[in-house]
Amino acid sequence: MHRVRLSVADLSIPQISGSGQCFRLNRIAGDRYALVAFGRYLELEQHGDETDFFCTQEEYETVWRQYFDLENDYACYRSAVEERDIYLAHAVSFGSGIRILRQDVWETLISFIISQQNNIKRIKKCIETLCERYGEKRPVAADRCGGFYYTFPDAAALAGTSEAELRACGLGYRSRYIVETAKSVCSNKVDLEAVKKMDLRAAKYELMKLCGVGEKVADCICLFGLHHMDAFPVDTHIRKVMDEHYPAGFPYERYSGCAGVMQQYIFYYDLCGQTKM
DNA sequence: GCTCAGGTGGTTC
DNA sequence: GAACCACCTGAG
Repeated sequence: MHRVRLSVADLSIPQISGSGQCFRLNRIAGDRYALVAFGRYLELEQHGDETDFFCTQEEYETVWRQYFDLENDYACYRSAVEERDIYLAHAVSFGSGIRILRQDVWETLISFIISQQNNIKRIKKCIETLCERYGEKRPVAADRCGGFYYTFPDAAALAGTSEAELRACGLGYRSRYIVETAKSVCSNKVDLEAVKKMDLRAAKYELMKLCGVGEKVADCICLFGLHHMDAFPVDTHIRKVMDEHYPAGFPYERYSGCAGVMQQYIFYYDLCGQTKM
């Protein structure tokens, strides 16, 4: 079995998995994780600072290196943290293996519509069901564990469903948002290829034309699907931290170019860090 | 039973 | 504009 072994201190699959930016990266056993992205299936293992990618060198270089944003130097982002900001320093130290994934825009869009008023466990289950029913079934290479995986359904597949069908997937009131959004994307009423070329402000405004996409979801799509590193999604966790630790406002200007990375460190720390300050 | 989970859309003033 | 409130669903 092909394997690419990396020794990168600031890459941690468990942390990325726990940071909730990707709902299709899951622990399958012990240190072993499985991911489905861009129609491909990948298994990974984390042992301390070492990460094993179970794929060929070529696949790693053409697909996964970009996906995990390994060309970017995150130590640089972390060193930008102001020393006196004890809370952020702790958050960054706690989640130092987090990276902002370069995910597919369409998948990010639907995933974060589903995420509203929802918990991570159920979000994952909803997406899994959606993929099983409307995605494409593909075999996992025989030299790995075998079995099957499902790709994320494209816009046409979801535009062809109905609100009732999606409700049967357990999506609740979000079903209408998804059908309407799929139709808007399918008909190019909102052109995702064009959105990819826009700057943060324009992309966010364009995405908010879609049904079920408000400011928070639009920011998530900009950060996780368009890699606009200044996007700063404010949800209930971040709102709480802002009130507690940044009553005078978060210093966005200081973190220009990486505010979104700081958001992820804070989010993960608030969600998974034991020592709440 | 009730609240909560990574909000948004619609109505009302 | 800001302040409500309804909205699916399953876990604790």
